[in-house]
Amino acid sequence: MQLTLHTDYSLRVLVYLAQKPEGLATISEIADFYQISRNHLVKVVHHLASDGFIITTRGKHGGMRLAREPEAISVGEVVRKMEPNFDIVECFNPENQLCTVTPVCALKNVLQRASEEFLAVLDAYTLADAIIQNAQLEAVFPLWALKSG
Amino acid sequence: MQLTLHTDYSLRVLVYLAQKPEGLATISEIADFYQISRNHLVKVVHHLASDGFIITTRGKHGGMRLAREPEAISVGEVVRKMEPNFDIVECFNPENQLCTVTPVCALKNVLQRASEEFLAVLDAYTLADAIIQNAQLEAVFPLWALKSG
DNA sequence: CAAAAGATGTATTTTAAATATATATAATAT
DNA sequence: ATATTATATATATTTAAAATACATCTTTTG
Repeated sequence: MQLTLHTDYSLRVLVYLAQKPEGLATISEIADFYQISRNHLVKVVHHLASDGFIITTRGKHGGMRLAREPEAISVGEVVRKMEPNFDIVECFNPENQLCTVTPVCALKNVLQRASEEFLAVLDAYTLADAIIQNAQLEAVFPLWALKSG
Repeated sequence: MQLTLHTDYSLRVLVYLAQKPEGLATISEIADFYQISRNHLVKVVHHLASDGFIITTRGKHGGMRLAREPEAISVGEVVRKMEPNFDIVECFNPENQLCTVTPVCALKNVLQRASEEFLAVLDAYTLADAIIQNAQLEAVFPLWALKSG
């Protein structure tokens, strides 16, 4: 059981933006920082923008910034919007009803409840919660600590 | 987010066995019933047997049966043992530590807790709970209802 | 206008999962 | 004994989704 890299990258972008003092960053900058595919990040950023998590601006001195305060973006909302589906098993997908016992199977309800619990935990945390104290951050983001210190 | 078909099929096999009066079934019989790949089922059955969920016997009048009572097999245990991994995001896999912020990222803990909650829900249900009352089952398994009625 | 940045569509590659094939081994009925 | 029915096991192939790459367009600002 896993989330897609797309969702993973989405969270990384938001975490990066959430604790960067200026709040503005470019795709290339983030791709360099995490050492991940710039091309893939382009799609992720577009998706994040179209779902209202970030605001992008083109042109010189462009880039992206959070559309809301980190305290107002829950991890659950991000995961719900970025994951392609939550079809835990085949019978969850209405277009793919191939299992013979679906009508009387109680497993579906159990799995449904389990995935709701999964998301409920994520709903309880915001981007702000996902960021650790500045002291510890210095080790990873030395330049920013300098700027803000 | 989804489980593999392998896990899905595992649950179906166990549900089938749990509510079949004699308790014995062959791979071909189950593949026919669910209209799924017999070859794939062979692997699933082997996996279920090696993890102690079912007991298989070769030869004439062979087949498989549950190794324990349906009440003693939790859905959570099956999912834990059949899913290849629970690496919700890349940084969960110790062999694949590519994310730069891993050491100070609180997201990992949040996602970890969420997946624990997911499994906790499944732990609370057994195969016996996954089976609905005989009256409703008749519609799906008419022959068995006849046999047992 | 030129440079820097994102927007967007399409194509290719990669990977994990699913499926197929082949052969071996075991059990039992006759 | 041997033929039949069943699972065991390893390997190969196929498929589909996801990830990645590429190319071109649009916007912004110095």
